[in-house]
Amino acid sequence: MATGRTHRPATRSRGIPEATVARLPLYLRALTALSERSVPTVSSEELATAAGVNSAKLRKDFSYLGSYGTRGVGYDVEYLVYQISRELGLTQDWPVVIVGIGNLGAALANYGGFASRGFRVAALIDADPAMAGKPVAGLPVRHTDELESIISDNGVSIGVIATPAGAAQQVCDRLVAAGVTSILNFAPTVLAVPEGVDVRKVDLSIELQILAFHEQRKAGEETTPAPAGAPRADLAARPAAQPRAAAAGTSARKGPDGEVPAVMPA
Amino acid sequence: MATGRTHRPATRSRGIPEATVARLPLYLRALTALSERSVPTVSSEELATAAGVNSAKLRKDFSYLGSYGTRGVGYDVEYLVYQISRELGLTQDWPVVIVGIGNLGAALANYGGFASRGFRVAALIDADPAMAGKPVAGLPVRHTDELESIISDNGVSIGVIATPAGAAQQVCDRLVAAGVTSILNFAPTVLAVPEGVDVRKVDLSIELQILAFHEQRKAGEETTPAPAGAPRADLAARPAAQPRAAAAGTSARKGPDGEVPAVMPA
DNA sequence: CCATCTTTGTGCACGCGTTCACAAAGGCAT
DNA sequence: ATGCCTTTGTGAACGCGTGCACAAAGATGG
Repeated sequence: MATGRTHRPATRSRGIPEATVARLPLYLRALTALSERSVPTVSSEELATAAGVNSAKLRKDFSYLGSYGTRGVGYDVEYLVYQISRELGLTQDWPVVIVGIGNLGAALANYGGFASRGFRVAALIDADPAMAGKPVAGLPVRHTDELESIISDNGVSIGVIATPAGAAQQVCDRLVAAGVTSILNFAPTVLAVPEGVDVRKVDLSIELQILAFHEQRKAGEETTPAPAGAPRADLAARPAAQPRAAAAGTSARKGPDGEVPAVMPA
Repeated sequence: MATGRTHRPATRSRGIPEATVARLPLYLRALTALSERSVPTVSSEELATAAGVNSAKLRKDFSYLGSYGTRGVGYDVEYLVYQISRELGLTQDWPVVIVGIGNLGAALANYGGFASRGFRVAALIDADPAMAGKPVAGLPVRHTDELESIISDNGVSIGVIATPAGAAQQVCDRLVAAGVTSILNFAPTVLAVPEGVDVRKVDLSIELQILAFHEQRKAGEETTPAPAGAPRADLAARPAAQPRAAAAGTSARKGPDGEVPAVMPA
């Protein structure tokens, strides 16, 4: 998972569970693909496979939206595309601004997945004066000074932050002050925002770290004949005082806990 | 959430809950920042604030790793950095390959957050022969033909897919066949992988769609219940199926451009 | 050594999300 | 119509994750 909501305890918007909302775009993508192949109807089983989820979950998700299927037949693809799009708010146009036009910001600006889903890049903003006016993805980069006017002039309510971590909070504050109420944050920082502002974050390195955890575990399993179930065996082996924390550098020695085998994939 | 695991029902690795694992990188980031400021110890309350979570949750998360704190004092920053790094498998070096060197792939290659966390970009791979040899982020782009040899030569077990959606599954298959067992997928597709291979996905447009949902809801709450709608022509048309979808269109919404005319499915 | 104060570690309860399993609903053939 | 077959929609059970609240543990000062 590259993201998660910050604050706000899952308000259960209109009775639609947060987990379901997060899957709707997935269904929409699968349905769009079917639509392009002119498939008229689809069963929950087929669609679930295409979306990579379980069919019971899919049916329950759809049941929160209404009874849009036909028993014995399935779901009408076009109709469902429309209903989900409407529910997600994609039947209207959302102008967004991208702040921080470095490598990532430029990639986002060029990303085709936005425009095709009702998101329109209203402006690209960067703090570097040297960037100002330079065309990226067909749009001239604007300077940060213009941030407030761009937002109010275009009625932007969604902002994307792709700046370095150090600048993110400041940019966030200005976006919020100018009227933005939803923020997609790519900077590796926790953003503080007032009540009523939604923040979602995408941290590329966090995803890799989670993969590394599982990868390490996989490697450890095949090289260690140790029994699988050894819950909390390491509790007693912990040193009482804080030892000198060995530098977590490249030395892949095992930790102070003698029990845990050092996992070294050959 | 920008991501989620594909298949595999949360194996509860070594008794550490998946949700906890997903937060460890967050703690690590906050701790690293403290470490750089030479802060010796930190309380669960302080660290929780810095990481953007609740302190009880943080303490419970740490309790899965062991008793690494000192009551009445808090946690030793350096020690905790080491313990979490070790748990995540970051005390060793993970060579990764990035496949698909378009805008996003190049951005990823330049992203500093990888190298600083034990991830080393072993190679950049692209299918376009014109890209071959061109330096990106200091590395020459290699052609897809070399994929298998690069992976086995470098012992790569983690692959990043940043190709167009159409090529993703094929690339994935080749990565897996060559020995990769963890994949970070940026392509907007569901990848099918054999048992034992982990896939995490990051979909930029999905995040925006989730934000749009909440944004629409926020807008609908503050304005009068006018069934506002959608200036998107491509979705306005609705197939004449299911005539009894009674539950449709009770939501009110207001676009960022102000009130918008109602477009109800006829 | 003892009292006090701080902060951890966790037992417990609650709520959300997932999954199972099946009755109800509709299509279709006869 | 009637009966069979397919697939939806959902009630109910279960498990995971979260947050509360507090006892235990250790530091600190007298």
